[in-house]
Amino acid sequence: MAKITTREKDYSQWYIDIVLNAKLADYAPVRGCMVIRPNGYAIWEKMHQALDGMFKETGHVNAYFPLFIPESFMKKEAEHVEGFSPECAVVTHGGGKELEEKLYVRPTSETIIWSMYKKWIQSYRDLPLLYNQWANVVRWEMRTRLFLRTTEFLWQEGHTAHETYDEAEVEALKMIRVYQKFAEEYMAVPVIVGKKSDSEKFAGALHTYCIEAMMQDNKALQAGTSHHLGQNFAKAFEVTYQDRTGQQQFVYATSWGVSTRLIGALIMAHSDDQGLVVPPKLAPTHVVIIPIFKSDEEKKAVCDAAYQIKSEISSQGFRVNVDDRDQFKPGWKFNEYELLGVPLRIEIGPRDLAAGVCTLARRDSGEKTTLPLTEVSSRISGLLDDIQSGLFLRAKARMESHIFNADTYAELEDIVKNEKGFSRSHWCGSPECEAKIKDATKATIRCIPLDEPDESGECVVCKKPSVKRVLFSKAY
RNA sequence: CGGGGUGUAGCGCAGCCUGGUUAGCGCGCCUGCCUUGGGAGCAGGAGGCCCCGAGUUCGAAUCUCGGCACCCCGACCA
Repeated sequence: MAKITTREKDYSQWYIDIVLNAKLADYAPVRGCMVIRPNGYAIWEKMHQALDGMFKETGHVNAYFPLFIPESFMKKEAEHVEGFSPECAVVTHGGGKELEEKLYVRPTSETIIWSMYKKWIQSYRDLPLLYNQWANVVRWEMRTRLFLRTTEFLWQEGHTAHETYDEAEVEALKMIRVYQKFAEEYMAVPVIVGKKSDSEKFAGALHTYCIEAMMQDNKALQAGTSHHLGQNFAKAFEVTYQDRTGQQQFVYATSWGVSTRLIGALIMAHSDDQGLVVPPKLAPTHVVIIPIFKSDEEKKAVCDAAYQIKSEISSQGFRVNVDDRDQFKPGWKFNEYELLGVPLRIEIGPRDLAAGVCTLARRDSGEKTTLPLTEVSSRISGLLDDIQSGLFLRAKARMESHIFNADTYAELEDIVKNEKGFSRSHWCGSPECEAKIKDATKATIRCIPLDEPDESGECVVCKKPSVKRVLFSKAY
């Protein structure tokens, strides 16, 4: 079993060590691509399941659109094509022949979806259209990192069509709040909800909302986005509807997505130098039970007790695994399951059995306690809740203590250049001032927070008036 | 695309400078014994186009030239 590089020594290597050693993913034969292994995919399945439920609750339905997009579609929306063409994979041959029209492997599906919406939307009675799809997409990035940025990744993309600007706006905001809820309640990752500056928004959107999380190296990670696309795609694909007064109108659109990048966020938010830490709500296994024994008689007695506990806990809906393999010693298993991030571990050996107790260890704190066997099953639910909320509160406290109000350029520079955290600073709104900071410090405006009050001040760069503080940070 | 690094057993590496037995070591794997409360021990065993291609040489993992791949760090991006 390999040792994990400590965060202090090399944060980037620590992350890679966690991903590889916890068997979440592995490098694939193709540059920039990865294989998501069962341990990693199980987390994605949990995310998928929870998010899908939340989408259904908000009235969305799933559909599936093709992987291949005709080149002409990509070129219909000017900003969109400009934003994406450099990172697109293009198919030029099929069936042994050169294609008449090249096919783009989808980097996102707005164009192909809106080409279909044109067929399906005629009247205001057809609206709103609230579709989502779970799919893979390809973006030919120059530099890749497991989960955080790979050439191909899995995501979901919602694509909705509405009668009015206001309706689309409500939808875009609603979905960013769904993402916030998912990040905070399921991933236990606190986020800042905000709006992107023009230079950071999606190619083809009127504006973009996002959730930004802080990683343990104090850099920002965009964990989800929701775009108000206005009538841009409706105009490009001539999607009109007859409104309630009989007039033809262009449809308003939104799109929103989260990807397997969330797994990267999860890892970097909670894990430690022992390995992965997974919040109970997304943990593929909630509890692992390690029987400890020498003789066959001991093995039988201890395993009987272990399986008894397992059945009590599983019947409450928790996922439990008994590891009774005898080729590994208990100490080895302790380390193994800590590496894998299982939230709770129960150790039970002959001494415990004699005393009618077992030992229970928490992954989040490392704390070990002794519990009567009769009480174990009734304690699990509460403990898992405690771990879930504890992880969130710990991450939230950490984030809040690393956001600083910087009122001068020098302060901002110190914070972002030295990666001390986020700098909450006044900005006049001009792209020039934004670019100056980026050029000098590599930090960008992560977002203009939605939930923070207006406050008058002066731009840290040009001293012109500002109405609100925005967040600056280096980002993944 | 720049900078750096690596390619030898499943994984991690040594050997290369100074060419020459049967290419080694640790971990893992298989068999057996012994062990099991924080990564045990002993014995035996399996496993190699030494990244690819040319060259130099009696002889190349090792020297020369050319290629390829991957990783890390920077510029583009979710």
